[in-house]
Amino acid sequence: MHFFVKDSADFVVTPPVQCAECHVRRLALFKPLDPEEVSVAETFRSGYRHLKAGSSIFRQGEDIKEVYTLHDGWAFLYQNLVDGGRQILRFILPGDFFGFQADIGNGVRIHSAQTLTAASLCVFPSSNILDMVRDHLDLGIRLIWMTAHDEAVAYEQVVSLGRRTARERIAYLLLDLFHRLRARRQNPNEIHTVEIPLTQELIADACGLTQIHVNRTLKSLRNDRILELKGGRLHVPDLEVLSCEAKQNYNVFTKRPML
Amino acid sequence: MHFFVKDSADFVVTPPVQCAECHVRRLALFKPLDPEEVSVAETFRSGYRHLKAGSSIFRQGEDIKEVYTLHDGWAFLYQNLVDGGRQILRFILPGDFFGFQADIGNGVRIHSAQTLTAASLCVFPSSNILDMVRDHLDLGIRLIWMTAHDEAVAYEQVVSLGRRTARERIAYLLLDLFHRLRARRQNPNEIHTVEIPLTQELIADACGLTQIHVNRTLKSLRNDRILELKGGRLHVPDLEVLSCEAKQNYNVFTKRPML
DNA sequence: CGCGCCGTTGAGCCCGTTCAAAAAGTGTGG
DNA sequence: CCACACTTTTTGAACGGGCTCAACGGCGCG
Repeated sequence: MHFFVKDSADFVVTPPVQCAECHVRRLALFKPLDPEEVSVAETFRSGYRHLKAGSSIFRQGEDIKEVYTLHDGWAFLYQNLVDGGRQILRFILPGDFFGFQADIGNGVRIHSAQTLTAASLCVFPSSNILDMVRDHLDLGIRLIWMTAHDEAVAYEQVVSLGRRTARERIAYLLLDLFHRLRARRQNPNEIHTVEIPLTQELIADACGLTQIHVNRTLKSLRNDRILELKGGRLHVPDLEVLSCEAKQNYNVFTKRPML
Repeated sequence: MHFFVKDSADFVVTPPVQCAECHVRRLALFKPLDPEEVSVAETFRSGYRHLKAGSSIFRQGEDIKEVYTLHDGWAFLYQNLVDGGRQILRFILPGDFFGFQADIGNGVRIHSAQTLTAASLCVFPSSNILDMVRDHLDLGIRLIWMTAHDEAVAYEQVVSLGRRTARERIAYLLLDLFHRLRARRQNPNEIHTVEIPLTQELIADACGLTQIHVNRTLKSLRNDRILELKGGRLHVPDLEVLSCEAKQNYNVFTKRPML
């Protein structure tokens, strides 16, 4: 593996993909728009970018009035600490909408975002997002829905970091990514292996651990035949076993609490 | 202190307060509505409840199609774990809007909510919240804003639990509550003491620690003259010192990142 | 071949936990 | 007003999960 290049903001602009034939649209903010409304997305979109692995999308403190949909590749949201530490807040997969934050108008970023692999993304101006909501109510409601969903996901991570052991946190993170990746495939049920381009350091920064302890914990999970993470591939023999290991609170299929 | 009574769902319904003269409206979902639109809130509201300390508002797994504004008292959002543990997700203060979650229509709760002191709250049916958004676009936009804000707060807690020490977590939590409480007063600047009805166990469950270690950490913070928490009162001699101790990432006044 | 990034392993330490028990408040009833 | 029950706070002692520091091996790339 060797996913990163030097942190750089340069990018290439290419002729936009047509929204109507976009392969991630079924997951995105603009999901179930009728054909004529898809053009709304297209006219609203202000750009399309290819980024190298490890490029910065935006940084804490920058004033960038844009929101994004990831089209290809991986990215992540994070925050840097005064002591040099880093906390990863969310991994972003193709189709995910991100970069939307409370302070509309004042675009000063609270978080940073960076690509993890080579990636491409659709760019929308956030300044007139309220106009868009006004004109297309369905989009507004979907925006509410998505933000509330992200909040619930964030709270799940709070539970992880606050009350779960290293083993459980890592199991939970990988289980979550496994589900999200599998949902993007055609025949989700027979899949036991997915591509996950995470280094142990990234897992550590997401789980609030050190890279070394992530290493030892992964070894222990491997010895117990619960999961195997090697060369960018995650293999999960039995999902039930992993779910149990992760002590998850609600079933990700039924979206219902398990208590 | 002795805030809790047995967990019970019984409550008293009283004649509703008039929204127009509600003392927390400036903080709430219905904040800057012009007078005629305030009646919208009133007609939309389906109830007003007084709850004893320690009452359940809703529980994980229950199917309750309501959202709330806390009118008086304290409450908190939490999640129970399979092993009996508890993680507090958010403390709710007067004026705070809560109970809104991604799955509109399917109201099965992912989290639980409980009053911490005697409290009263306004109840709104969540089933037709989408109708409300449709008819009153400003409310919809404010709902988006609030949900995005809550997400940012949740992420801040992720950073706390993932990358901060016990001392920093507790300092951060109390600093946050201090600011939120102070903002509800008339002359916020001269205030150095606020009422905080938290037990050490509640702080522990919010910070991902044990009650015993919270006790020792509070003692150490007291010895260092950073804060004093006794008999339900939090005294902060110097806000700057506490902010520094909390290693906060963005200034809560300017709402800008500090890096 | 050498350099840089990533993964692996070992030894020792420390922050926070667990277990245990006593002290200090708080509310209730006699 | 005191006795009593119960909750909350405080303190001690010992354990352990995860961290720090340090070194080495593997792999891709220039």
